[in-house]
Formats: sequence, C-alpha cells, structure tokens
Amino acid sequence: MQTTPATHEDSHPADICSARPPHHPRPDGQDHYTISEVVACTGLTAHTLRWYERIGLMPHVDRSHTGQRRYTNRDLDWLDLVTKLRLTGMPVADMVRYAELVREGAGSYRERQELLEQTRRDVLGRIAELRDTLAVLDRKIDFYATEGNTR
Amino acid sequence: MQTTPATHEDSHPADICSARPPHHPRPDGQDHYTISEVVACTGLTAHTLRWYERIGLMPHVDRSHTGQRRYTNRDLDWLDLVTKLRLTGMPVADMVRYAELVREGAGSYRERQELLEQTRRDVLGRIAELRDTLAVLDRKIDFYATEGNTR
DNA sequence: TATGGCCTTGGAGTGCACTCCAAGCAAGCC
DNA sequence: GGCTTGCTTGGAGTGCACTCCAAGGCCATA
Repeated sequence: MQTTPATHEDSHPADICSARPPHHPRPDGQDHYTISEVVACTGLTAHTLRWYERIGLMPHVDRSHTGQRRYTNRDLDWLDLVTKLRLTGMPVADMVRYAELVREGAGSYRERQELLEQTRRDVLGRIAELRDTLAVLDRKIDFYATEGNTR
Repeated sequence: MQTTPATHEDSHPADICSARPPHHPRPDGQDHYTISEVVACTGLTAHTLRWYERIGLMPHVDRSHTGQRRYTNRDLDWLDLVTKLRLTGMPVADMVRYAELVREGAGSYRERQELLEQTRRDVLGRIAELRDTLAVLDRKIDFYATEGNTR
C-alpha cells in the first residue's frame, strides 16, 4: 500500500498496513538481514525463527548464494505481527492458518478480516479479565499494606 | 479458626479480602461441596483440582468420613484467585510459592505483598501489550474492510 | 444382591511451543 | 593450512500444565 498499491497486499504476508510506524534497521534497498541480525532485533531465537519457517508460519525467506537465510524488512514486519499475536495467546496453528490465507491472495480478504475480528474480541476479553484481576490484586495489596503495618 | 477474626488471614489461604463481593452457592455453615460441585462452579476439571492439591497449590481440603473431598467457601475463594492469577500468565510454581507464604502465616505479609506487587506490574505490562496489539488489529481490520469492499 | 454413579489413588500420557543436538558446510583471518 | 565463527539440516528432547488411566471403594436405588 505504500508504493505500488494494487498487488502489494498479496505479494507477501508482512503487508497490510496503511500507516506503518515501525522503523527498520536498514532502508528497503539494503534489507538482507542474517538470522542472527533478526535474532538481535526481534528477541526471538534462531531456533524459533527456523521452526516458524518449518511449520509454515514464515512466508518463504530468501537465501544467499550459499544457502543462508536473508530476511527482509517485510519479514521483520511479519515477525512483529506474529509476536504480537502470540502475546494475545493465539495458538500457533491459528497464526499458520492466517499465513495460509495471506498466501492465497486477495480472495481471502473476507476470511482474514473475520479471523482478525475474532482475535480482536478475544483480546478485548482478555483485557477485561486482566482488569478484573488487577482489582483483586489491588485489594489484596492494600490489605497487606494496611494489616502488615499495623501489627 | 474461622470464627475468630484476628488470625483470619492466616488460618487459610482463601483469605485476604476486606470487602469480598463473591456470592457462594451456599451460606458459610453448609459449605461442603463435592469435587463435582466445584467442577460445576469453577469450570476447572476434577483432574486439575486434584492435581492442584498434589503440587501444593491447594491448602489442604477437608474430607468426608469416607475420604472424599469436601470443599468450603474459602476453598472456592482461593480457586477464584488462582484462576485469575493463571489468566495473567503467572506460572504455577509462583502460585505455589504464594500458597506456601500464606501457610507460613502473618510473618510473610511483606513478602506476599511484594509478590503481588510484582504480579501487578506484570499485569499492567500485559495490558499495555494487548492494547498495542489491538491497535495493529484495528489497522489491519480497517484495511480489509476498506480494500475488501472496493475490489 | 446387583447395578450405576461418584469418588479415590499413583503414575503414565498428551499437546503445545519451543529448544537443543550432531554433523557438516562456507567464509574470514593468522 | 588451520582455526574460528556463523550458518545449515532433520530429528530428538524439554518444560509446562494439565489429562487420562486402571483398579478399586462407598453407597443409594431396584
């Protein structure tokens, strides 16, 4: 959506952003990160990155002439999304499903939207649960702060 | 132990609430729930309840004359707390640690407070992450809603 | 008395998400 | 050439939080 609008969304999964703030280590021409560079800037392990690829959660990573992985800015965007989804508690299998939909192209827009909307509802629910828990924690902390000091 | 207020906090883990809203199925005199009743009202499985007890996460459950478990309202409160903490992502080992502190009595107030305050910070962090994710989801959903309808 | 339902136990099994291992290749440096 | 560093692979292993199993006890109803 930022330079060539039409097929951009479908050409690669790390897509989909209208206004995208994330700043990458390198400009779009020189984005050929080794696996250890990606480890450094995502916090994921190399094991995990290779495993994501094996299970179909990564959308085919470029290789150097010697067969080593070379990640692009797009890949970083995708990993960023995956990391966020993982934090919501979304199972890896569901993320793989989403990755498959992205690979299928524009025809899966509707289904992708539904999947994300379901996820959105899950996230809202989780936030509500956490707020609930926070209230309980605050009550108990308050108890300990008060009782703990008066005896 | 449960009628005399002073040691109330220490006599049993399912304690700690100053104002406690949760309404129990039965009044405090008749609270002798079987395991299947607890399953019905907590949503946990019988397996899990027994497992919690084995690993020291439950504070000793009463038994009937035939050796069957009889849970009290206090136990339900404790399970409610455990369930909430679990939803925050707190490891079971940490919850067991908290249970041990409760068993130790009033001397562990300070440490309990610190543990809960750390948990509180974790929860706040998690909520912030989820908000972040929500923003990303909203952007993507908006993209699919717009692009999906214009083609 | 027999049948069914609910409960008990220790130990073994499951599913998820990694996490590690061994063996080997390629590049850079002394 | 030799050494180190970084990468490759498939398959096996790990840790967590359950989850299930087999074998059996207790008790109410038919």
